[in-house]
Amino acid sequence: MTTQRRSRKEAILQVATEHFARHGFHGATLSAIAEAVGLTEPGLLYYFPSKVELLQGVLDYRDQADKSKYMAILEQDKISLFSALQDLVNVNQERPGLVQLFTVMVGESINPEHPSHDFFVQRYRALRKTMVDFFKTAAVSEGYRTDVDLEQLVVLIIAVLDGLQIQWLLDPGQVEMTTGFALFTRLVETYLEKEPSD
Amino acid sequence: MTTQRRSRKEAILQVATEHFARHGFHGATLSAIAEAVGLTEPGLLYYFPSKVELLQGVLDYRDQADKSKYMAILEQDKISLFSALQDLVNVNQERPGLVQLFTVMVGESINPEHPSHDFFVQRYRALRKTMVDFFKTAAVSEGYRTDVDLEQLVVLIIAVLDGLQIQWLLDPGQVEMTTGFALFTRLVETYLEKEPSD
DNA sequence: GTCTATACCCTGATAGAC
DNA sequence: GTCTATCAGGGTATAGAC
Repeated sequence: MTTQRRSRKEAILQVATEHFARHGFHGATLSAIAEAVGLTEPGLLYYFPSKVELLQGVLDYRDQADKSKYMAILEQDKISLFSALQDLVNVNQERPGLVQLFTVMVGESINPEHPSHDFFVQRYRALRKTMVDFFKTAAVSEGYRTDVDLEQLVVLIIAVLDGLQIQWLLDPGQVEMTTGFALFTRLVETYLEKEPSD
Repeated sequence: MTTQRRSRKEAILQVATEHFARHGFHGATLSAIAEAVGLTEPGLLYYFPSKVELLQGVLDYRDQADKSKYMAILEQDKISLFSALQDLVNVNQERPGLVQLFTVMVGESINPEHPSHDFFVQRYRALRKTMVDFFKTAAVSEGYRTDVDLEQLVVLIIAVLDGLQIQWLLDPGQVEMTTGFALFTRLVETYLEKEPSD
């Protein structure tokens, strides 16, 4: 029964991920999630005592998967700065559900009173810090120009990832993430290879 | 009374803009909007017969303001490609309410069943087309390299704008839009000035 | 663990008086 | 034009049986 309980909770998290990704927090309903997982609503609330705690469960659960993927990329020893960037997009393209969860939820979360507002503020701060640290060492070891504001560059990279995801999710037939990001990578590369002039 | 009716409708649209921008479509409520505008809920529904039609009213109303701003920038005769880009951000920074409305709503609208899904799909398609046309002439007249996929460049520019808005709205104390976009502008400029080599 | 039953509130929307 | 009254429905959450 103990092993059963764990898989039940994970099944709930998986289904809830899809529902929050499609409808956002306010649009999703506990009854629909419960039904999709083969439970009644009070049955669902046995595992997560409230809707907010279910959302937090989903976010934490998915954040783990996301983080470990990012870390795996950034922590490779001999990876170049630009293959790391490209890997980032490839990873995202593999997991459209996860990407959509975060893209949909972050919009709603701009409201400071939203239950996941703080989660996303912290998430972005941590992500920027991780990436700045990575680029700091990579840029030096690869001999790029050193007069670049890495903090701004990282903000920009994340912006490109998020922005491409929006257009791609909204209109998958018209927008492709990898191509757009490849162009961006080239822009960055060209710029970083230039000698610090002015 | 006819003049009164028009200002009433505009007052409703203004208040509704704020509420949809803060809470999204599902999070906002008609009663809260009605109260904020000094009306009861049925009073509000006299002007907009349903919540969906109110949202469409808000979106159309705000889209006008937005479009005319963009057009004013793109249609200046002698403007350079890069001052046009920078103007885009400056305009956005002036109207945080409008920016937040579209940023919050586009997240929710990724769901194809969302009442404003089609609106945003069309909006982005039209925006990309407008910008591609603009860049086509500007790039030639300014003598930049011609081997660039303008469609991809435009996707990228919009992505940067959207992505910067997310980080800025989420954490205004930590992220500044203009600085990040200035860096992006430099990246693009450096790239476009390079001779078509490979 | 999972259910039935239910409380309770809030939602969008309509009917009809004024 | 704007209101009161009201409806049907759905939302989260709890109590308590099994």
